[in-house]
Amino acid sequence: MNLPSFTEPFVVHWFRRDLRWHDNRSLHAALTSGLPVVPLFVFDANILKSLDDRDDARVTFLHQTVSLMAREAQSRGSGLLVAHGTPSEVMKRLLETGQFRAVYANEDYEPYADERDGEVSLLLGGNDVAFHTFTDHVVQAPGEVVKPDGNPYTVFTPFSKRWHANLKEEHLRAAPSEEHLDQLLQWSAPNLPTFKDLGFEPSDIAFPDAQVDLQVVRNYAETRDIPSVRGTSRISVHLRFGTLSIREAAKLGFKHSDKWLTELIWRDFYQAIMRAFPHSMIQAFKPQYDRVPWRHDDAHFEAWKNGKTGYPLVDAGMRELRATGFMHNRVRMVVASFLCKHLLLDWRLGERHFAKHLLDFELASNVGGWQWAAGSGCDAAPYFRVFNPTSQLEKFDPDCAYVKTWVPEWGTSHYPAPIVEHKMARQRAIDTYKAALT
DNA sequence: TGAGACTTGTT
DNA sequence: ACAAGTCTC
Repeated sequence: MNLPSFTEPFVVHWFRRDLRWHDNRSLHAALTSGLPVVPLFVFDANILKSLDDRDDARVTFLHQTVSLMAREAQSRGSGLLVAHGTPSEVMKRLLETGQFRAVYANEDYEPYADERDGEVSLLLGGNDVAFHTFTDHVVQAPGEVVKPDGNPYTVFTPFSKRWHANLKEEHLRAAPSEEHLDQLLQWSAPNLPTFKDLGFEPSDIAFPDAQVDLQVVRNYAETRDIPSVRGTSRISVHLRFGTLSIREAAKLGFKHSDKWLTELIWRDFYQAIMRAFPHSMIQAFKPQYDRVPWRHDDAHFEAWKNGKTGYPLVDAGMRELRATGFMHNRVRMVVASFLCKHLLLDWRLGERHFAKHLLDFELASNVGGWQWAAGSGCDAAPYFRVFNPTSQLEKFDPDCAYVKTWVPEWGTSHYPAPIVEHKMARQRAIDTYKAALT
């Protein structure tokens, strides 16, 4: 990374999952700190190397977004510093400038992020550079919504009640970072790394835009469970990368839809669970569920991944995921239940498949959803609750519009027969779980 | 944000 | 015959 020589002291705002100039807590604090701000984004080599696909769509989204942000910075006589490397390497390079005074960043609650920020904080602290962090990715941070004795909630409903009781005006107050962009350092930043520099190729998967459709919010309670209807927000990818502010999304909920708001509270809940119980990202939240003897069946796992289970709603969902990087939430529950219960395959296999393909992949919510489906999570579906993929279809896609979109050969001789028979599979799951848990 | 067997009450 | 409630896994 070639940096110009800096002639005056500066602070850094480090963009991570908050890729926007407006209503950004850390950016606002940096811009009002009194020192000029160098905005920074790091293509984290540690994360990039863990991705399997060279055309991973999330990398494309990040690249497009930071390119756009770099142009906006440039139009203000400033520049976005886009680095490629490990965060510690990048920070070391900034320390060499001799003018680096502080880093401002928004909190990130993933186990990897915690480790990364700990390392960076230690490095900076040893060089008298401060590391300031802010709550921005959630409405109420992990640790804010806790039981009266200070312990974290593990059940959603009491968490949700407390979330409301605990909510203060400042949780939703905008941080008007966009009004202070004249405090960005006036400089010319190095060119962005190209896809090739990063070792990636652009993907042609389309992304939904960050605009919320108000009609969708107003009708959310009625249409959100119907996968053939555009009844859900499609903002998940923007909440993941921070291209949309969680406070704006939550305010829409307060104004137009309780159900919408509740989904955002689920998001806060799972972030809090991840922070309080980081081991549950890998192990069953309820340890006894790690005793369930998951089957090993590559043929069934492949059929599930490829949308060839012979259950049309499951297959439609799995194919939507592959084709678009998205799956309707109702269908996520159905395919997850099918993998864990009907196929008795380890929830972690499904969780990793989603992690690889979902544009909106968010570790806490993904693991939370999967452990809920597997029965192993906090506040999870009881083990004997087995979604019937046929009745789910009748309930939520009665005219089969969704299924016909993604499984055009359904009903013809080319459509596979069910890979497991529902009644047998259901009983097998209940019996297996019961034996493992008692 | 289950499923199925069984009960009770209604026609 | 069937809707609606209840209990169990």
